[in-house]
Amino acid sequence: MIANSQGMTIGRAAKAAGVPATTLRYYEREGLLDAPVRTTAGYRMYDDQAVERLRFIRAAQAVGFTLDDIRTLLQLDSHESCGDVQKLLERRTGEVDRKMAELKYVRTALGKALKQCEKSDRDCPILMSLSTQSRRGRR
Amino acid sequence: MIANSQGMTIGRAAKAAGVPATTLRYYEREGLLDAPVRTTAGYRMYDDQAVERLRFIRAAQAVGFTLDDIRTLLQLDSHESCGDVQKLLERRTGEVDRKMAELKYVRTALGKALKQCEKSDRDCPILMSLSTQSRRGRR
DNA sequence: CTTGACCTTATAGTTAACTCTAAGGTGTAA
DNA sequence: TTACACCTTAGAGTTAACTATAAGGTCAAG
Repeated sequence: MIANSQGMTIGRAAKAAGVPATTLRYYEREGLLDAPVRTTAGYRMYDDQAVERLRFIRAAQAVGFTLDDIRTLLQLDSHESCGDVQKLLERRTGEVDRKMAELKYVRTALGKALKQCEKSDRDCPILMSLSTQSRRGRR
Repeated sequence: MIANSQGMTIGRAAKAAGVPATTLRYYEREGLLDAPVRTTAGYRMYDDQAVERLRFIRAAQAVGFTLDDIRTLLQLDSHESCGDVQKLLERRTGEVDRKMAELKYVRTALGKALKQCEKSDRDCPILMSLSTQSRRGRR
């Protein structure tokens, strides 16, 4: 091999980012992760930057971005089409704000239900409070 | 028909909740929505409560609950297994809190990137700021 | 009394994001 | 030098949550 002065194998990188190794290969195929350097034996070797990117992908994903969105973001070149990036981000920022509101609502509903449940000790009111409260949101 | 003193057809209920009508049938099949009363012609007739429930399903879903989770919640009987409901909700509340933190992080990252982008006018720094920032979160 | 927008069913197809399988090569520790 | 945990590929399979298709019945308007 090339000596581990140049990064980690797929398994270690995967562990560092908290995802399965198979997902790294999948992301590479899908154009979300650059093809990394290889050892002479053909092993992929990742650096810390790749792990950062992986973490960003997962965070963005956890928040409702599709891999397709993320690919678009990451593929855009910095010095061209800044306007496109801006437009995408503006749209997405709005979505994130809406999602945040949803989240607050559900969080509150769950918290309330839980508190009532703790005192009542029987005749759990959770189902009732869940099916009674509503909202305007959608996706 | 039975006169609309007893609710709305699937199309109206769907519009009221902001989902396709096909989704109501799907949710019924999947046990998320009770089978509604039918007109003599066989049309499903929904009341406001059904629309409320639909909205709750969508809000919960937008926030990361699977239909399977939601079904479990909604199927549990109020006066039995309050403990089970509590456990599920406690787990989920934790998840919602974590998700909220992710959301704040991504929101901030996007907001910052956007602001820089607005002033710089060329050499858009969004890609850089996105791929540089990282976090501990996962799902 | 027909048009057109609704409703019904059963069943098949789609999409995103993995996840697994088979068949094999690599590297290090005992 | 032989286990054993790792790595490789191509390609097939899975899961959730819809979404579409076909073939037909219903109802208010004109």
